[in-house]
Amino acid sequence: MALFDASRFYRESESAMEMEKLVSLCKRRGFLFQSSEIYGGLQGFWDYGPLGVELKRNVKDAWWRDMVTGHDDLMTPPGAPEPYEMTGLDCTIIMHPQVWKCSGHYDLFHDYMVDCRESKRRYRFDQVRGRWCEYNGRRVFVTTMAEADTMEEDLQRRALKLFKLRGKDADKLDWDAEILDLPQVDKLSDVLGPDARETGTLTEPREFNLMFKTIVGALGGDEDAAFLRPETAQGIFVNFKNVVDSTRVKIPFGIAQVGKSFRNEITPRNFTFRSREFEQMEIEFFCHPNSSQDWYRYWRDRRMKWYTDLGLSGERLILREHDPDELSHYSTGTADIEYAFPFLPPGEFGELEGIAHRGDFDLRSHMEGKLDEKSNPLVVQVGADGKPKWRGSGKDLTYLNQETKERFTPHVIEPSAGADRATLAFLCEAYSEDEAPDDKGNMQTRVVMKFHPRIAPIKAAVFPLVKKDGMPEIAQQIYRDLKPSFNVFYDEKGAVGRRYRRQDEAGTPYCITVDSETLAEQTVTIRDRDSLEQTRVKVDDVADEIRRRLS
RNA sequence: GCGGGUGUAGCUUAGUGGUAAAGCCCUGGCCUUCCAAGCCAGUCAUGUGGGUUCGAUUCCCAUCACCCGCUCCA
Repeated sequence: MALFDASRFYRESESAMEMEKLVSLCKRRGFLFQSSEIYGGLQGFWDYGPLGVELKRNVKDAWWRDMVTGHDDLMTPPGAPEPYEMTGLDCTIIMHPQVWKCSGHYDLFHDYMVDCRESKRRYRFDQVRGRWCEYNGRRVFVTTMAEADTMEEDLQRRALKLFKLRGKDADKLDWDAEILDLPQVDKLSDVLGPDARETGTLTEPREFNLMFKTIVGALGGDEDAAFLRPETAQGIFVNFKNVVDSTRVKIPFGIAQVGKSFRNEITPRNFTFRSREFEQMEIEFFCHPNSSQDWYRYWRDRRMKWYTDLGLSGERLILREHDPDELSHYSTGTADIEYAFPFLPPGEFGELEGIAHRGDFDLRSHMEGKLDEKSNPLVVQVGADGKPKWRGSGKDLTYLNQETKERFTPHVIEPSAGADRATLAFLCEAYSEDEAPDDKGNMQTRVVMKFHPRIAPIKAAVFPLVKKDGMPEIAQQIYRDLKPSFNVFYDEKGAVGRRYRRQDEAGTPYCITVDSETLAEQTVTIRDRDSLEQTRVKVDDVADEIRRRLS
């Protein structure tokens, strides 16, 4: 089954070809498979194969080690305002439904959509706005998706067209003053869709539930509905008090979590880039409001460096700071770390991680009730009855600085990374082809996955040059010596050149080969994946040498 | 969800209303002293479900998946 059939002009493009080859290699070598493939697959779900699981685990382990367990609580890292502590959590996928109401996901992820039968476009029900317009006894609700500054112009133009009038007849149109949202209109048959030429082309609004819904309890009905988490972050916010009370951490500190999240994406596409089940690596960093700007900048740069340190090139990786008008007003900064995936058109980038300054929005929402994102200063969002739309926990999630006796609601910096997206970026970055001579000296194309050694699924392969003269026995002993410390692989089948090539495709950085000199001098060769160079080291020093090169 | 395209072995491709072909890969063996060599043998496929037909991989319908363009993207 063709996993990636780049068609039309995209077939010409080098990057699409590269993507096609990468997808093929991922399946052939066992990095990634379609979920439930023998039943035809399931859209938006992917399985990691034997090599893929090692790769992804290495990515997650590197993140956890670099952000949490390896973090030095006592020092001030470069760029940081002061020392800080890091700790971790592992929360459940299913949480109290109120969590998602206060986080805003419930409202945001329960979109009602209308389709236009004529233009085949789809709109969010609550985002379509317009005005009633009357001409010649006919009353029509004209809608537009245009921005506020061009809205009037667009409405008038489209109304004139509908009524077959010229521009000079504009004053014959009788407009209602009020701008209404589509949900405020009773009859959709009177509505002129934003891209339609006739009225009545919009379908009734249909619910699109972007959170996976499930039932808690065997006999559960709708009142027992629960949701699979669409992000891991909320588990951290609702455990903020638990962590503070149980660990003696002091602000500033961060809580990290790695885990699965689920979003019922309308259009999963681009290999694993947009999956319905995916894994996140998130940090919620809690700090004093006064220093939050400095911490935001620190985390933005720190996270960018993490990717480059693991081998993503500066050319394909960008840090994109959001424009002020893209931000919620309570956020004083958001940056995306983006990668130029080969499946994207030239010049476009896909998000690997977002670093957001979230202010006190999340903690306050879980205390007081869901805040209104549009309010300034932030106030609890109220329903039609004047009561909070979604009640908060009522628990005190503020923080008391014991020394200064200052009590405040911490501000939050949120570096939120996609583990699958990072893994995919590392796969794309690693894929390369070069030329290497075969045993006859003819140049052959060599496919090699140039993973950073830290994330390479297999760290080293051990080969006897030939299957005789006691070489396999020596090689097996080296394999056994290394295996407790590293994921190493033993292979004695076929020509050694073929074994090297297989490891190149798996991205194994080093191959250790036992040859006749091993028998005489107790030395082996270590072959470098990228340079093809071989260096000779003593058998007893192999483990140290591999360890040195991997660190 | 809409429109278009594509589904034959792990991969790349043939082909047919009547036994589905090849190369590479893979597995085993022989041979091999450093980069996909050679020889022998072997495993493995018409996405799924219907319909038409004596017979469907081929024709028709539906469905699923992937790709492209819309749409969506907290």
